[in-house]
Amino acid sequence: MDKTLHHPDRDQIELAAVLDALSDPIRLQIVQRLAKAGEASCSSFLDYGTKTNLTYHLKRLREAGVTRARAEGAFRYISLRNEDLEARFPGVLAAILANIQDAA
Amino acid sequence: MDKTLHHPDRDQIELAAVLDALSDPIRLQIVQRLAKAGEASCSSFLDYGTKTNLTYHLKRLREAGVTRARAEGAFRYISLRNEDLEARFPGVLAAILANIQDAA
DNA sequence: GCAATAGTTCAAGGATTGTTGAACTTATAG
DNA sequence: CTATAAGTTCAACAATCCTTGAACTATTGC
Repeated sequence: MDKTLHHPDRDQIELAAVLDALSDPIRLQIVQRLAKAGEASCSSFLDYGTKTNLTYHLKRLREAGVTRARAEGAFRYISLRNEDLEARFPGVLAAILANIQDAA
Repeated sequence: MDKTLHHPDRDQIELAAVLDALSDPIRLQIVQRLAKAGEASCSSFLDYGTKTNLTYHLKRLREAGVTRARAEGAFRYISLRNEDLEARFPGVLAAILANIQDAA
């Protein structure tokens, strides 16, 4: 496994990419849960899809700069890049988070 | 031509669809210009793409509930559904508009 | 060591996206 | 009526997206 997964720098995060990452219902649910839980392992999202599918969606979120992945042993802990996003695109994530409807 | 183009009702507008509509650089530029100009004809966006291509992007914006199209003679005037979006997803459009960088 | 768990990579497939040119409809101008 | 301009529809195409199962790597526990 790559020791350092690819995360874009704060100032390389692009608005269109962030919105694209958040344009999928599954990824919106993931982000909503992260907003509540703060940090969560990949497998805690298994109710949203298969393992492979989650790897895919979590990768899209990460590469868009929406989330960060931290490796700890066999686990990956995912969290929102809240401060980075707020610094780069003030208000955007907060407004979206406030409007994700629960479940689907 | 259809007298009434399809526009979703305010409460049928979905967050994921709005974000998807705004996840394309061309459509972001269109929306930015609409925010400044208030109302504009299709052809006023010709510097962003071909006629056919604009029909495509404007349709995506309209069907997502982001814009409204009003026919007047041979023209179509496009505008943002500002109040509808603010009522449905408070703060979202405003935050995004405030963060679209000019040009590309 | 061996087995189990966490997660990724690969390859495949169908669905959607973005783009274009040609042909079309509708409306205005002369 | 004829010509022109505003937009749309259609058909095609390459590219990307989402989903899956099988095979893989890496870590933990016994």
